[in-house]
Amino acid sequence: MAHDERRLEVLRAIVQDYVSTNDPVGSKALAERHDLGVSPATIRNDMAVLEEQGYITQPHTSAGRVPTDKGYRLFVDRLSAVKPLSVAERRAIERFLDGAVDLHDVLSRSVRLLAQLTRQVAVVQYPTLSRSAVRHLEVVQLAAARLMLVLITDTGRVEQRIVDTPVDVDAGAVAELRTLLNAAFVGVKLVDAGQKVPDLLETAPPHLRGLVATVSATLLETLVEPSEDRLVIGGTANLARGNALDFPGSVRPLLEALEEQVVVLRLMSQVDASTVLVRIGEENAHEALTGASFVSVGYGSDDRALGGLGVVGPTRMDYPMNMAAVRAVARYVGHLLAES
Amino acid sequence: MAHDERRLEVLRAIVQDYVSTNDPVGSKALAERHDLGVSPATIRNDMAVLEEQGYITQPHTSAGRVPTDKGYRLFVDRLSAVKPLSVAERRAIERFLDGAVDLHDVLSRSVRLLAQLTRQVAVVQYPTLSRSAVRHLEVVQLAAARLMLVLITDTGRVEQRIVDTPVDVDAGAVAELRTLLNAAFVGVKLVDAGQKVPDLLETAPPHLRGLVATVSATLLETLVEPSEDRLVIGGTANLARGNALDFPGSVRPLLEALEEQVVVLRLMSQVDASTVLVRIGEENAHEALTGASFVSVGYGSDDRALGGLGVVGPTRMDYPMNMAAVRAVARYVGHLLAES
DNA sequence: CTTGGCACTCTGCCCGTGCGAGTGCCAACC
DNA sequence: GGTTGGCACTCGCACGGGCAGAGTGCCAAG
Repeated sequence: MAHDERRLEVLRAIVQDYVSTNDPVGSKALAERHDLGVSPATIRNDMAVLEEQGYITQPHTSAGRVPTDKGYRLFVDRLSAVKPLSVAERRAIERFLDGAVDLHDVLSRSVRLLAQLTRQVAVVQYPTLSRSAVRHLEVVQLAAARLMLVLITDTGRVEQRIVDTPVDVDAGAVAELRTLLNAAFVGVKLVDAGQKVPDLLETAPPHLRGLVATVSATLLETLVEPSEDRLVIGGTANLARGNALDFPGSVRPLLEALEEQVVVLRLMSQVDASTVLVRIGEENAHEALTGASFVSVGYGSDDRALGGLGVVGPTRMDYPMNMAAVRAVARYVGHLLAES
Repeated sequence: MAHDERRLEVLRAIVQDYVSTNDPVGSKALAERHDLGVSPATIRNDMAVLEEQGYITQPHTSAGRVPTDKGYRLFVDRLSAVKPLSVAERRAIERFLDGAVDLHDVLSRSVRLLAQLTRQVAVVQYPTLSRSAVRHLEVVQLAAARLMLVLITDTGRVEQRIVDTPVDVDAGAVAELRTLLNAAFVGVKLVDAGQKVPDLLETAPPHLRGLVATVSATLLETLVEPSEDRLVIGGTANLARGNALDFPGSVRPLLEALEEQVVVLRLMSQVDASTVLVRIGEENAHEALTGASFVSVGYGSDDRALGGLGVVGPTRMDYPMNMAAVRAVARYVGHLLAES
């Protein structure tokens, strides 16, 4: 059993060396840089076993070994300790995020911060609408038969929609409508908003029923369906760094996938606020993300993740560092959003 | 004088060939592909003159010629006709942008569209706040002494700020405040909002003066200063295409500059809605944009540009096409924003 | 002023070679 | 049985010479 343990130690050493040097690592170099207490020859034997088990591979016959996705997976799951951030880093987070003036500001600062901290591409999701609650609904009349509906959520998101009404509306009706809508929806989570509509229709004075129905329909249709989630992306410049080796073909498909947003949003949908989710290379089950790893976590209070944030980089990344950074930023963002 | 004309024709041919093939173009190829009516030898003579005048250059002895920034400039100013978009392209624009549901949707669709149309990086600026007018101001009470101020502009921008008040406020006061603010500011351009404040303070009932002063201060401070202009960027994947030749070093500094936004915003500040602005290579006077050209135009009605949009790409780009695309999209965005 | 001819200059590419890194295997050792 | 040093072997890669092609500048003739 002692062998097994040392073999894992060898794997850890390989991952660490490869991440920091970007060169396939050989048995001799390993023996020199880590005191594993055994000779290169022994390490070679261990490496042969690790390779057979699929944790490492060699790019070509006489080169050092490189971790496989499976190897990174084992490393992340069992071999890496969460590396706490330095005081300076924590302070940088605070300095960077304090003074944010609204939601968009918080998120765009976060994404910049995360990109800078990790030197990877950073991704931050807007608070999911469906999990947010209504703070206020505003109705603004644009024309006789055209209203603008403004939804303000407790997470600070503001969404607006134009509603064309079947008949002209007068100012009094607008005011009434506003009161009705707020009475019905304030404090209600958007995901539950649909259930309130029948009630609302019933209590509405008859002359407003039609209007309320039209407006509610727009509200539900466009705001409750989860499609409209948004992303802020930053640090793409980091892809143009050591890339040649990191991403086999080019960074193009990756950039395209990021801009597409859908792919990332799907990954994001799986996060919760308590554990950092790491998806490595092929695990992402998306062609463009092969060769890339995605480290993410939810932000918000523990009981409900408002949204997710994370970083995307080459599988050859410093997982403990990225996990720590992602978690720290998520915590801070969660606090900021909770108190505003 | 006939010589001069033909020389310009040669320059145009060089630009066109170089843009489409990405290879330095030689005299023989030129003679074959364009019927200039003269032999390669004559073209060589013209080329020698063009080179002496600084319009073209050769990467190394015995390679073809490549246009310089100055050469592109001449091409753009005098040698290129605006290439009208095809019907299919116009239709694509409509199809792509119709159905946009709010401002952000319009802009993010535009940026995607522009990136796709031009195969360059696209940049769209949010309507400048200072040039927008107030459509509605909303006051939402978050806590006894904390208000949220929501500004909705006639361009569809929605901005929010938290205001901490010196004393507790009751619901009645909030309603009064809302009425007062709207009466004072609706229809007023933000840039002129400052002038309305004295009036407002005077007409406000005494018990609200303090509140109004605090709120107005925040409004002016955070919303009127032009710093808070925002950009939407898309199509960065296009930088990772033929890049190796297009951008000498790497695309990294360019990506960084784009993310920084400041550089682009400064360039954007110079656009108006009537003419397409083209800045070529060194003209951008910014290190990261050396080797890049920036094609931009303002959108909005002719008399006031609400913001700008454009594309960034290698100096070796199809200027007529990009100029046409940028202008067409700007027109359409202008219409969309005007009617909502 | 234009044109064909010609010598010249470079770059890019192919290819063979040598070097170094790293491995796998084996026999000896603890 | 696991560990170790020795050793032959395999590749990839960097280096350098040689060759072909593209393009030029110049010149003399039309």
